[in-house]
Parts: sequence; structure tokens; C-alpha cells
Amino acid sequence: MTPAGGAPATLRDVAERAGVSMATVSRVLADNYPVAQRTRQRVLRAIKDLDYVANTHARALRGRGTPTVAFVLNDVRGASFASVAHGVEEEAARRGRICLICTTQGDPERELSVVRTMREQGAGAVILIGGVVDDAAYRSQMTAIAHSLDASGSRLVLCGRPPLGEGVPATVVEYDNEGGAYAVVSRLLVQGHRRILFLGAAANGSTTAAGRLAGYRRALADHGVPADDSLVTAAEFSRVDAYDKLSARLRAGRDFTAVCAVTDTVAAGALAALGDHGLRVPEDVSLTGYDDVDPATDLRPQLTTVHVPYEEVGRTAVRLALGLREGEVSAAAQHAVLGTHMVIRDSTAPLARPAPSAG
Amino acid sequence: MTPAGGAPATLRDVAERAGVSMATVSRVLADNYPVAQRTRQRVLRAIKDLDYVANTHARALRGRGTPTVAFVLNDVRGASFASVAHGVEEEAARRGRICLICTTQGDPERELSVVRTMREQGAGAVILIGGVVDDAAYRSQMTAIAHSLDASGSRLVLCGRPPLGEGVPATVVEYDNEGGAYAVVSRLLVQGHRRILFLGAAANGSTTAAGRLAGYRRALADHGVPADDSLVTAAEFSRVDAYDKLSARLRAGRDFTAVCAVTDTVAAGALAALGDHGLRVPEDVSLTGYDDVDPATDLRPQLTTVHVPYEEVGRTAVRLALGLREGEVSAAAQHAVLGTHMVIRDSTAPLARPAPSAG
DNA sequence: CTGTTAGCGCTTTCAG
DNA sequence: CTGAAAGCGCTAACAG
Repeated sequence: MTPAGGAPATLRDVAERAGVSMATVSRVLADNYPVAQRTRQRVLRAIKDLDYVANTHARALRGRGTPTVAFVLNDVRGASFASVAHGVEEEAARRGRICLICTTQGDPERELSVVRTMREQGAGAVILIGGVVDDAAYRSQMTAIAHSLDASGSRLVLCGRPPLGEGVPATVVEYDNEGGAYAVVSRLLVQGHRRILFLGAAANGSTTAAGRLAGYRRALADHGVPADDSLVTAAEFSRVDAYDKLSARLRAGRDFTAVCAVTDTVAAGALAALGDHGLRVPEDVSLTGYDDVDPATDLRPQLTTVHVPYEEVGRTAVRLALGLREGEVSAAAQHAVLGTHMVIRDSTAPLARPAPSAG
Repeated sequence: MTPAGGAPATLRDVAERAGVSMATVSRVLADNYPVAQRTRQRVLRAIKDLDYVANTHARALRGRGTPTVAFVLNDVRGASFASVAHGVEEEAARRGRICLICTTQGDPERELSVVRTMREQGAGAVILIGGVVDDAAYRSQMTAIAHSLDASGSRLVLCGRPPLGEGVPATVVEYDNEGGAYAVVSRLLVQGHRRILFLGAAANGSTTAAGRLAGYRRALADHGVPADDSLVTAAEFSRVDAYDKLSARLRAGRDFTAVCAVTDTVAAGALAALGDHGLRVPEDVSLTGYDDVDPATDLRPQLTTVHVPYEEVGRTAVRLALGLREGEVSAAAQHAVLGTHMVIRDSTAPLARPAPSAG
């Protein structure tokens, strides 16, 4: 064992101890070149004695890039993002890459700096997930990043975000936000609901919320129900904000018979608020979520929601990005849209009586 | 913008374009040495034109290590581990380090290989979390790793695992597993329960489960209730396995009035199983969890559980490990035990009637 | 203030 | 089969 606190052993140390040249040690390590059995034994012995491990940086400097995949997300604690992270991890591991996860706390500035760091690190792919404000500033910065990454032999992957445009070298893995919301709201409409509150519209205009809201609106339109913007309520994608916003709404009077929550987490907050105001779900109010994450099953009643294949999103992201460089996947296939589907459980029911008046 | 697909620009490219030497560019970048204003402008301009970013590996090769903290866990999807990860992220970011998260799927082999990779990567600290089978093989391997890491100027941190022994250079951040279980089981006993099922004993003997089980046993002993090993039921730390195991137990007959689940997730599974067998919580059966993760609040009834300061565990891990090298924290303080406390909610109630007979 | 010169630890031709 | 030598991209003395 090496003495504590010292510098780590290097290839040269091993070579000296084994009485061979550095080249020979390197060959034993790589195992890609004939080395005499006896010599190999001595080298292996020296490696063990010195507790030697190769320095990744030196190695990376010689060949190109580290076998790394970077995954950038808002917060590891969100169940849906954690699932994507798991999918990324899985596929990256399968391909012998290690996965670097970084969080940004939803701060676009920090996202930029993290991506920069990842690029310096030489990641083979940089995967971004989470809705964003799709404004001009965002698009131009992302486009620049996409080109930068591309220029250094890496690849930008956008998950759950819209494509940047034709010529931009980026992979996009979307999932259907509008379709799922359309399905779930259609069902409420078929069940007789007319006053449906949309909870979780993003004040800033996050693309995820926007897509789901669009589905909600299209369903209403297709069923001939006039849109009422007073039913579209803003809330952050968090349990507590959803609780607060819906509670405030309820104190002002209930003018709806169903709530379409933008995520399962928001639905959890909504459920609590409804309960605290003495309203039963689904008898008094129907409730739907979106994401189908584990906790949705533990809510009582169990949540009718939309399943999003989050793990598959992660796996696909890695597969497309890495597959492109390795020639497995064509450039044309760099835009995937994964389907979502409604999962009917117990939080929705046909409207029993005509919509109540406010109060 | 550089042409797509080309090699990334290097320091030399920048130097050439700016018409200066590489050293000058390096100085502009480091900003630790006087450079003429005009020259600096030209260099900055070239950097922008070429979209240059420094190669981390080359940089790391020169100076010591990368400013990286590695965090190794079983699965990002567990709410409690995700909280620790968040704490680690937070503290690492505060210290200007990036955080590398890797998962092992609970496989000790993979844990070893991941740690090895991290060491090659030159991480400033390697943080491991999650219960383990504390056998001789584990201890000797971990001890070797601790020394290896120490020898390369890094630090091993064990979270939620027991110390390895006196001379071993490792930081340990534990949280009180026994105390919390003791508190929660004591409460059940005070409420009159005598037949308390422990759900989630690990067949393999994970340290986390072992600690909590020890607390359960000590509480029984202190209250003069004879231990009955038929009440200790093995289950994995997962919702579905908990559901399955408890369901099987219930089909064979109910010979308990309370369930002490080893984690909140296990409690969620238990709650579902109880419900499906027509048992009400807490009227028919009391139920407790452990961890106090978010979903515990969404269970109905809300779960009586033990709060574990997971984020603080993560922050402490980073603080101790990095603080040691930077002289902020003493070597003596390298073992922290964080307290846990009971959170009383609605899933427990006094025993209404004498314990039922089996059936 | 700026340029030249050694390497950091490793891989990889190219000669033995 | 093995060794010597040339860098990968960058930084840090050391000279101008």
C-alpha cells in the first residue's frame, strides 16, 4: 500500500518497479498488443503493489474525449426527471459510458454555465431536460451551444423541448404534451363536465405547460365548449404552490366541476386543497394529473393521469446522440416524439348534477 | 463559428489567430498575470471567434485534480437518496465544484468499479450512500479503497454506513436509525399495541434495516414485550415487494395490530395491501414509516414516520470531506451522526381492543 | 509585459 | 516481443 497522503503512482513508477519500459506497462493495461507472459506477470504485480490506477485526464488527452454523457436537469428530486435520469444512466452504462448529472435549479444562467463546463469536460453528449421559456434569447443561445458542441465532436440533446430549427445540429426527444391533455380533457367533457379548471399554467410560458394547455384548449374547442380564461390558473410545478393557488381560488368560490392539473405533483397539491375545503374527489370534483409517476398511485383516490414514458425518453436521448457518432442511427432520425397515453383510475367521475353556481 | 464536425479549437489556434504566444493566451484566461490591455482584447476576440473552451483534461493534468465531487448511489429514483444527492449538489456548487452522480443498482461489484472510475477521474471526494451488507469482504475492500483514495489526495465518505475502524482514512456521516425506530415503536407500545409487525427486514442484512430493526427490538425489550421473530418479515425496500410480502402475510391470517415499516416506500406498499384486505388504518391497524419523504404526506391517512435530515447528510458529507483538505474541518470531526425525530401524523392510533386472534 | 521552454501522465508509431 | 521518442493541450518557471 502506498503511504497515505502521497502522490498517486504513475505509469513510470510501475515501469521502474517492474523493470520494464513505460510502453510495456501501457500495453499490458490496454491488452491490445502481444506481451510476454512473464513480463506481463511482473507488471501486473507492480500495479497491484503500487495500487496504480491510470490517470483519466492523461488518457483523455491522448485519445479524443472521455466516455462521458452529461445530463443536465433542474432538480434530481422530481420523480419524472429522476426517471429520465435513470433511463440515461441505464443506456449510458450499457454503452460503457459514465454519466455526469448536474442540476441547475431552473436557472437559465446556471444551465448555460453548466453546459459550458460539460463541454470543457469533453462529454460525448450533453442532454438537457425540462421545459423552458421558448423566447428568442433562448433559441439563439441554444443554437450557438449546439454548434459549439457539434464542433467539438459532441452532441446537444433537447428532451421535452421543441426543436431549434432546420440547420441546427441537435437531437430532440419530445413527448406528446398536447395529445395527453387533449385525451384527458376530452374524457372529462364526455363525462359531462363543462367547467374545467386548468391548474398550473406557467406565468413565464414554459413549453411543457404550454403544450398541455394547448391540448386542454383544443379539447374544449372540439367539443364546442367556449374557452373561459378565468378557468386557466397559473401555478408553479410544485405541490405547495398548487395547494396555495387552488385554495385561494376555492375561497373565492367554486365555479368548476373538474380540475386538470398540469402534473401529478400539482394534482397532489390540488387534492389536498380540495380535501381541506370539504370537497370529495371524484364525487364533488373530478381531478386529473399528468406524468404518471409513482406517487400518483398512492394518492387517494388514485389519480387518473397521462402516462409519459420518461425512462424511455432518457434511453432514447442517449441512443440517438451516441448512435449518430457511431453510425448506428441516421441523421434523419434525430427527432423523436414519444407517445403518451391516458391512464384511467379513480379520481374522475361523470358529472352528477348541473354545474353549481359560484359560491 | 467553427465549421461543424471539426476538432475543437486549441490554445495554439487562439494564439496564432491573435498573433501572440500561447503563454499570453493562458495568462488572459487565468487572469493572474499582467497583460497589456490591447493584447488582451485581441486574445479575447480570437477566443470568441474560434469559440474556444479550455480542455479540462489538459488543465487537470498540469495542476492537481479536477474540482469534482463524486456521489455514488443505488438509484436516483429513491426520494430519500435524491434528497441526499440534492444536498451534495448544493454544497458542491457552493464550493465551485461540479458533482458527478453515478448509480450502481445496488450491485456491490458495480459499486467497486464505479469508485475505481471516480478515482481515475481524480474526484476530490467520493461519497457513497446506502446500506450495505457489513461483512468482512466489504470492510476489507472498502478499507483498501479508503487508503487508495487517501493516497491520491482524495477522500472516501460513507453516508448511512458504519465507520470502518480506527486507522482508516474515511469520513462517515451517519443518521440515527436505531433511535428513530425506538421512538416510533415505543409510541405504538404506549398506545397499547403488543403485536407489532416489522416489515422490511433485509434478508442480506443491510445496515440500514439492521439499525432500524435493532431499535424495534430494543423498544420491545424496554417495554417488557417478548420478542417474536415470526413478526419480523423480510422485504425489499420497494413498494411492490412490501405489498406482496404483507399481502401474503395477511392471507395467512392477521396476528398483529400494528406495522412498523422500514421505509416510507415500504409503508406505502403496506398501506395498499392493508386496504386491499379490507383493513382500515389506523382503526384496524396502525402503521409507521421511516424517512419522511414527500410522498409520505400524500398517503391517506398521512403517515406517522421518522424524519431523517437527508439533505443535511449530503451537505455535511461534502463539507467534512472538502473541509478536511482545505483545513477548515479537523480530522477529529470526520465522524458525524445526525439526529432523527418522530413525526406524528394520522396512521397510528391507540389499540381499541385486545389483540385479535389469528384469522 | 511577452515569448521560450519544460514537462504533467499517457498512448502510439517506429525501430530494434 | 520490447524500448525510445514524439506529442495530446495546457501551465508555470525562466528569460528576455
